[in-house]
Amino acid sequence: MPELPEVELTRRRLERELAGKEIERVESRAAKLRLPIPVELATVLTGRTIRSVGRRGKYLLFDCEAGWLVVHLGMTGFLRHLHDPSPPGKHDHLDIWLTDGSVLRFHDPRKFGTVAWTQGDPLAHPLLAGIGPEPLTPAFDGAYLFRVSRSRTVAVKLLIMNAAMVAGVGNIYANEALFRAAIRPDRPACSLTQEECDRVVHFIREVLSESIEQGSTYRVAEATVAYHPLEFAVYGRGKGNCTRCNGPLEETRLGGRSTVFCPRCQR
DNA sequence: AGAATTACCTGAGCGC
DNA sequence: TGCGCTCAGGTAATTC
Repeated sequence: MPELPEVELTRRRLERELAGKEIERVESRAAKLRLPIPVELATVLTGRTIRSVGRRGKYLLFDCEAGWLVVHLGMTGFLRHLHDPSPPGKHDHLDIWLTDGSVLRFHDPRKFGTVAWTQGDPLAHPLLAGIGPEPLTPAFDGAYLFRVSRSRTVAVKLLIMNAAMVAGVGNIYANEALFRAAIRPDRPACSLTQEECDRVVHFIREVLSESIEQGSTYRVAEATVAYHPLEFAVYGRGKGNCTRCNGPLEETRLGGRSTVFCPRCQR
């Protein structure tokens, strides 16, 4: 399940491998993922050069001269750049062939991913227009979180997972950041003090940047970046004990999502 | 406006 | 072995 660090590592890898390459043809084998795959994709992409690969939240943005290819990996999606591609297998939904014979292949068993096409400013696309500040930029700070949380009774974990509040914080890192910040995930967002908002922001930034740094040096065969190089303190340890106080962790659900925290350390 | 809920999708894991 | 069930979860859409 790609979260922001995995998407950023994918961006860096693809930027390095694809920038300047020309698209020869496009083969789409699915009509839709979570949303329909644009029917005009082959027409608009053929003959175009990929100039750069950007990112907004968990969306990848491919500058293709005539417009932008927008890709979200969803839960199970990944993009591989293959120099000697085998025939497409099950769940290989999209192949973008380059003139050097390599292929950019989108694979997504659960079809939660998204492929879109837009001309003009990609940030104005409906999927991206309402997204909040990037968590690793100065625009996301404690003052901001304090301000936007004042009228919110929703659990703080759900607030920081809301892309309109801050981009790209998914379930895993929301759990981890709140553990490090020593804040209970079910606290009403409006109950947080300024100092607590400072802490939440600080640790969101810390877990994300740590994961990016560790992931950039953690590789497996064929230059594939493995997911989740970080060892998690709470995520996936619902039946275990706190790494800090050794007390039993508590597992609950918020917004239908698995939530793990230490009731002693997190207040 | 904000909160709560649901739909989308398929592989893995489990009990029987 | 295989059936049926539950779970995983990002985001848009829908309802209240």
